[in-house]
Amino acid sequence: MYLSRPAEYALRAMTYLARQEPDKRVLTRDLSHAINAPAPYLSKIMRRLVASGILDAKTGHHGGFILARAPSDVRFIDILRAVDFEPTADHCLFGLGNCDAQNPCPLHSEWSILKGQIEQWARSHTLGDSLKDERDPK
Amino acid sequence: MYLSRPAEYALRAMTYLARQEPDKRVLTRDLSHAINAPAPYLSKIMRRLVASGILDAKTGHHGGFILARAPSDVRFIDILRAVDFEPTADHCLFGLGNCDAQNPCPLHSEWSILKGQIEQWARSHTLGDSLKDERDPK
DNA sequence: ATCTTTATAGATTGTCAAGTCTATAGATCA
DNA sequence: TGATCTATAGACTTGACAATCTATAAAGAT
Repeated sequence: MYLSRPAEYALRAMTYLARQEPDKRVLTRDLSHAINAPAPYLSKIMRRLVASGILDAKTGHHGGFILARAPSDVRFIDILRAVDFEPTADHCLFGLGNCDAQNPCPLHSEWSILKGQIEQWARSHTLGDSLKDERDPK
Repeated sequence: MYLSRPAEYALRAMTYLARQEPDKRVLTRDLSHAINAPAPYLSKIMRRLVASGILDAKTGHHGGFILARAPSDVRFIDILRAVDFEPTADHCLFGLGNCDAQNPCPLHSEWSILKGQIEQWARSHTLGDSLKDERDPK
């Protein structure tokens, strides 16, 4: 049970950006060092965040990345969805194609309980919440 | 956010075994068909479940696998731990080696909330609960 | 005893996500 | 306008994990 690499890097990057001074843009290179992720790979992930509208990118001098919205307005689920993870997707734990509430597999209801909790967590927490943890990542 | 293949196959296999008649042993071959997992690979996963004590294996004629305990006495966490997943492990989402409650990374407290919920789910649900979902997997 | 059945063991191969590389486009500065 | 800086795009490579293969060991059946 874990996050994919892209999901993890995306959460780290966005959290780091949330802690910058207002209007401060951050370069891929610096982000890469700060959150310990390979720069070219991170760059691909950043593109997806930009495409989803929660991140703003600018090329050229004084370019870089900056959050497109206030931290308290960026939910974790927005970040996860921008990458690859869809908590609402109903992947059947039993590997059945046609597993749903009407036609549940033997693990359906137990798994749904957990999925619901995960989704609720991702919906109700924002980057703003992460500002409370004081440590400065280096 | 997902389970590893071994974890998923282990949950499926154990759930399937929980639905058998008492004293009925199931062969790797049959299990493999029933839960849609490649037999030789599944076999390796079964070994780990046997090693952890929640599953019993017998070779030779009328051999096969059977649960070592009553379904209601096998928690999901027992299955997940037997394979590879340790919900209590404190993997830092920020990739910091020394991240803990005393020295939290910027995602520490948010992530801890979710991890706690996942662990609680895995501790409080058993194979017995899965018997309530009626569908017979085939 | 020997044969058949079945799990165990671990070396080998395949596959896909993770990570790298090369080129292009956009923006600012001088 | 040209030079430089920085993101974008996507082809290519790598490595870890998933899956297979080739034995061996254990247990019951005849």
